Amino acid sequence: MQLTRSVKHDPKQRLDEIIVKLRELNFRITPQRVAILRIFLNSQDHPSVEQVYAQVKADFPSTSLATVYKTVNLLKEVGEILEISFAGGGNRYDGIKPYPHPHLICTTCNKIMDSEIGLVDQIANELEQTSGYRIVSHQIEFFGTCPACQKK
Amino acid sequence: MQLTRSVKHDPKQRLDEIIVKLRELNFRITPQRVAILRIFLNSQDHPSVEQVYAQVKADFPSTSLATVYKTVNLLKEVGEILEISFAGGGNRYDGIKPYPHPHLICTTCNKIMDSEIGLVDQIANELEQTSGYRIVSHQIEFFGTCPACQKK
DNA sequence: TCTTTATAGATAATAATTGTCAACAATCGA
DNA sequence: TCGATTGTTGACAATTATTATCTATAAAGA
Ligand SMILES: [Mn+2]
Ligand SMILES: [Mn+2]
Ligand SMILES: [Zn+2]
Ligand SMILES: [Zn+2]
Repeated sequence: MQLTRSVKHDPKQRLDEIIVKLRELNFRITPQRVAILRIFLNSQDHPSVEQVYAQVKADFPSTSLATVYKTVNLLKEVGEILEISFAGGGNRYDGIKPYPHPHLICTTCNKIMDSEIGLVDQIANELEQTSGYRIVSHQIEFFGTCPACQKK
Repeated sequence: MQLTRSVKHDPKQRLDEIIVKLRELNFRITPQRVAILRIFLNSQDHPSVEQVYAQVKADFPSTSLATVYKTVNLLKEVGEILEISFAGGGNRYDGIKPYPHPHLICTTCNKIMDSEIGLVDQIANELEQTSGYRIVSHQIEFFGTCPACQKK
């Protein structure tokens, strides 16, 4: 069960690839979709829908929040962004590493960091053996205080 | 960073202990609270607020949903139930093991199983070293199909 | 360019949860 | 045990995040 895969992140190349993919799936390439996709591909900080909405409106003032939600769902369904959901506030998204991976979340400033843990696939394998579940995904989050917030 | 602790689960004893604790914190011991607490202490299946509501109404028909939510929040705050939240539907709760621990979630029947992974504390320690975060909690969920649902 | 039809934007609807407040009842002290 | 105090309940309004609906529009292919 290989849940993760390594992807060298090149926003421009991925934008092109995803556009081709969407076209193949008979989705239309609208300026709104491209703008939202660009924002995801260039955000290191796991933005929320509201944050994407604010950004896209800067370039494209007529965009509606519903369109952002619809595009987010579309990109989720085609596997090009990862949804991170947890208690307290809305979901966050990762457009750079769209496959399941662990996160470190600062409960003070809400910053979300990627964290590499090599053991995840082994753990998933073990769990499959011992539990009989067929594991297809995971969500692993560690909560705490980031270095910056500790200095206060 | 010892996030987990082992607790031998004895519903009756824990009920008494929690009641003493709540009284010490100047919370009143109402029949509704005791009823809700009993349900949590005797549920192996990580019930939702709605499920607890349905159960408590069987014995106590006048109970309101708001009271269930308030009691859930109270028990969360005093650390006697664990909240499990993920995309798709409401939160689920564990009143038997109220400390962070990994779960296996069936995306077909929504069953949630506890899963023991010894490595969690080591991973948390490693992450603290490499990231500088001070980790205080975690949420680890594996999604897949349970054995029963695979047979269909 | 023309036609088809998926999509955008406006807005209503929904789901989950939280806030408000008056009547009530758990607790404690006399 | 009684009575005063004040935290809690239950009804319901409000909020937050998200999804559904619908019509004008515009992307894509002929
Ligand atoms: Mn990430
Ligand atoms: Mn559990
Ligand atoms: Zn922080
Ligand atoms: Zn199942």
